[in-house]
Amino acid sequence: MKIATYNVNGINGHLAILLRWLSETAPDVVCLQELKAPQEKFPEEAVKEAGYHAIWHGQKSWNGVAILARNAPPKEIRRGLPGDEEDVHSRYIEAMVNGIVIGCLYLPNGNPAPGPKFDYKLRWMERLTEHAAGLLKSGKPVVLTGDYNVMPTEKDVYKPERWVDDALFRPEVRAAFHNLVEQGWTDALRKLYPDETIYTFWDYFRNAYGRNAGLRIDHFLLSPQLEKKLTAAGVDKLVRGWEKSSDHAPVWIELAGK
DNA sequence: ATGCCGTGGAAACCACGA
Repeated sequence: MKIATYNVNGINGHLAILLRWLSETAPDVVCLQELKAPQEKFPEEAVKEAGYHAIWHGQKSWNGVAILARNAPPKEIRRGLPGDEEDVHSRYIEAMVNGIVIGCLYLPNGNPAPGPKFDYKLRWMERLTEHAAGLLKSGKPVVLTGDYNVMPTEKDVYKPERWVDDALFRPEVRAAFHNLVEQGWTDALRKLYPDETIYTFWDYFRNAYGRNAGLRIDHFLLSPQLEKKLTAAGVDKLVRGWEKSSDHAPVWIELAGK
């Protein structure tokens, strides 16, 4: 089973890219972030014609997450992270797909740091960590994937020294990510490629993609029973080079079994 | 060191992203 995640940076603005990528790579399950569309503006028909059932949590202008699945509709478990009734951002949706719990997340950017947005990011990471602990405890197979807006280590950023004060790389954020993984999760791409340079995002300007000045911020965290089933993983880097692309590239894993 | 590009929404600019 192939599971992919893709920050589309506006699902309607980049719909042609999304559809082309779906038809060329045909993942079984797809997590999308940054829909930037209200609930009623999700391109349900186009996604259906591409062969996917979908559930989504939209929001006007910003954020927005979705889970797509080929064979049967994802069975929604929850939308939104627990722990803050005041948080109205559409940043998390969770569903059962083919017997696996799929958590699709769009973690807050957090800039500028310090500041209220950075505080919100740290609180959101605490809530995610608490929720993730419950998922592990359930004993179910779980994939937590999406745009984490965190470079976990210096290997994951083209010029680490330039990013130390940025909300995506500050020590508190790296520590929070590390703390989450240490619960017992496996960073799928790093497990298969411990020393490779892997990026999933390239800025639109300064020819960042051409210079390979990238960041690895989209991640797959696997629960222990899924770690054993991991057979392949990668980044569809070429998609980032397509005209009118998102600033992220799709990331995917392959799990043994149907 | 930097939002230099890009999207969405509202209003011909602004918020936001990483």
